[in-house]
Amino acid sequence: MNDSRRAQVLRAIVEDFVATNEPVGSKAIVQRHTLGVSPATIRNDMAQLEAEGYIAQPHTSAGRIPTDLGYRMFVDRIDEFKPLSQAERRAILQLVDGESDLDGMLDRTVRLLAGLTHQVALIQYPMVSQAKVKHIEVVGLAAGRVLVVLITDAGQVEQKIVVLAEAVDEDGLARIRERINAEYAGRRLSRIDARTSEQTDAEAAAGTPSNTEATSEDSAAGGPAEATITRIRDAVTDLVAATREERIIMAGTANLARSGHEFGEQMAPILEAFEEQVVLLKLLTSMAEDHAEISVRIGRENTHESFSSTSVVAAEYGRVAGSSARLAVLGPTRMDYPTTISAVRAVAKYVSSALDRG
Amino acid sequence: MNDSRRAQVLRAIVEDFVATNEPVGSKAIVQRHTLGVSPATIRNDMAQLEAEGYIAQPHTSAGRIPTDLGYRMFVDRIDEFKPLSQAERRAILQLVDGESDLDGMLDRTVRLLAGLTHQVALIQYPMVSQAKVKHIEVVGLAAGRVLVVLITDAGQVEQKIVVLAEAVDEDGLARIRERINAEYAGRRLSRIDARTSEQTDAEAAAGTPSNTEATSEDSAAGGPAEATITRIRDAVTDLVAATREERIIMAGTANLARSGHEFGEQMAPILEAFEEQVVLLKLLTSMAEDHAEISVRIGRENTHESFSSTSVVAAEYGRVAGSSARLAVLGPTRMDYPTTISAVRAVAKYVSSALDRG
DNA sequence: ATTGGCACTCGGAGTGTTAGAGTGCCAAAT
DNA sequence: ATTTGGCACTCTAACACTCCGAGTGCCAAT
Repeated sequence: MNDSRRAQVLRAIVEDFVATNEPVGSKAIVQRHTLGVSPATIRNDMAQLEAEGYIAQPHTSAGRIPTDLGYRMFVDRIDEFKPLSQAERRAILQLVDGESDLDGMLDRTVRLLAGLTHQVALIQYPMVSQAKVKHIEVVGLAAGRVLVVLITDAGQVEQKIVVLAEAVDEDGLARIRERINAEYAGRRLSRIDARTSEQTDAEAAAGTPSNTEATSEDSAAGGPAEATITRIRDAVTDLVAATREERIIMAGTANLARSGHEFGEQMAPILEAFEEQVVLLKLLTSMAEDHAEISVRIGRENTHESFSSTSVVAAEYGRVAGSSARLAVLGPTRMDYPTTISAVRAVAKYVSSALDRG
Repeated sequence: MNDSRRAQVLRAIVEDFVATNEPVGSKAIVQRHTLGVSPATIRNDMAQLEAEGYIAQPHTSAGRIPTDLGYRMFVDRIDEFKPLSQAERRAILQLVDGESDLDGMLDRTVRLLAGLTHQVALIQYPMVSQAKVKHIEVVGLAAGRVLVVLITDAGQVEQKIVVLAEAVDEDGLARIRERINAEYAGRRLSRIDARTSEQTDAEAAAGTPSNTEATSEDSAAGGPAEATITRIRDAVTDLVAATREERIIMAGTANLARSGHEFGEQMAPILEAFEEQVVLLKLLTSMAEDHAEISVRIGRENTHESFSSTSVVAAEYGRVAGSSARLAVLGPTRMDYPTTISAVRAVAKYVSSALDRG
């Protein structure tokens, strides 16, 4: 039996089904694809493809549609990715040119990707674990409430309100600021973890002489009490953690509804999953483990039940390896993989270079 | 003719239709609602209600369904709001107890509201137009790139990356920081607008003698060039604008899909509108003009075409009047108004008091 | 003003029929 | 050994038709 022709048949089925959304029969294949054989031959091939689990028929007298496995085979054998159109390239370049505020940039990227693919696009905040603490600002708000702002040399900013036991005046704040910055500025984020503050707690509890002796007087004189410093250290720790906490922006949910008849009833769980960032993060993280330039999850390959009839195409972006920031496109299993993949790849590439520059 | 009975009939139709999602006929009404009259009488009333535009029939031989106008009448005449269940009250109180980080609080609130109503919930960031500039931090990143961070006394933080024409060292940054803070600190956000920087631009273009003479030397000596200051002033202006820019958080989109058969094909435009914050902001803003505790927009009362078969229930929340922050629930026209309204009202009330405390 | 009665309308559900798309298999052809 | 034409078979989707019942509107009677 002709092995390569069977592959061609599978490809034809996938392509036609993606294009028409209708089961494709033997006759249709010979017509639309210049394959030099008769329908009967195709039928034989199809019978075998079906036996192997690559295709299935909805009813006895209908054409075949690809199974998840069929799509998988198709994707793995894609040889040439559909190149982007001129207009699409221009759109991407324009994106890169825009003013490079990180948030804004990611926002535009994800919208662009959704637009290019007509699917739902996700983008994960780039992780900058190499970043160092640039500056910590401590600002008094109402009495007893201060705002702690962490600024990294990668331009991330995280803030948090801390409620103190004592009121601290401007001088006190200045002293705190100085002390905290002396302690943290220049340190790698990755080297600041929960232990820091616990240690401090321990020290305080043990009554480390050097500082605690002055505590109450400091407080009375407007200087910071040790408890206050501890609170703020805790806050910094939290902020560092928040820096690591990964966030996802998405766009194009409406596209899901447009091609949403594929899903029928199943749309609600998908939207639910979208609201749980955790689910999406897990998804992206698990895909990161593929260590491929582009990784694709098809239908039930997604462990999460809600995504059992969707596919996800993800790529890594950002500077070096190890930074696990990813962007992805999610759509119905019946999606145009070549186009989607090349769009994801292109956007990832351009965004990476834009980030490198910035 | 009995006027009050007609109102009862309308109410019955709305209630039954909301409950069953099927057109309701005269017979069904007399059965389900203990009204002391015969179906024929109801029919007469219904004929008149239809003539007045409150109800309509999908087909000749079907029952009646309420029109937008019918719902409107119903809503306007709601006398007693369905009180919340004990469990619901508890959920709300628990919400208020949680750690009071503003972002987290809003997030929890909007989720809660979506859960209570089984609809889509929106919440607008509270506007603090009275806020003053507390501090402006200028941090150097890579050469020629600085991060400008605006901190208000209400605890808002906005940041922006600015690309400068010159490299500025730490001393220069300190000087800039001092100068910018001297200029802006303590000022009301509302008193800082685009004119500030335009003026400066104009001055610079006209070559105001006092400063421009020193420009190049400053730069050479590590001091800030006037152009640099101007750039940073612009950034501050932008940040202030960003402060005013209102944001919306939403939750419960999945609920839309659940009861989504009401919409059929129309779901995509709704989701699209959701992605455009502007649309939602306009919606809330226009509803703010009702100056009612609770305002309701039914079907085509929403000017935006995409929302022509949805209703929105909105309430103001936050401290005093004038602060136009709102929260809202959006769902199909055929929604349980009494329940929704009382949920919105209750959540608004509790959130307000929580904000007052914090 | 209300009511029972009655004729009328019409949508939806059920049934039967048909056309056609598609299949599987077999025997002949290459 | 593979390919092919032919043929019988199986379903589904579409259409036509019928029929029931829910619901209405109107009218005459109360």
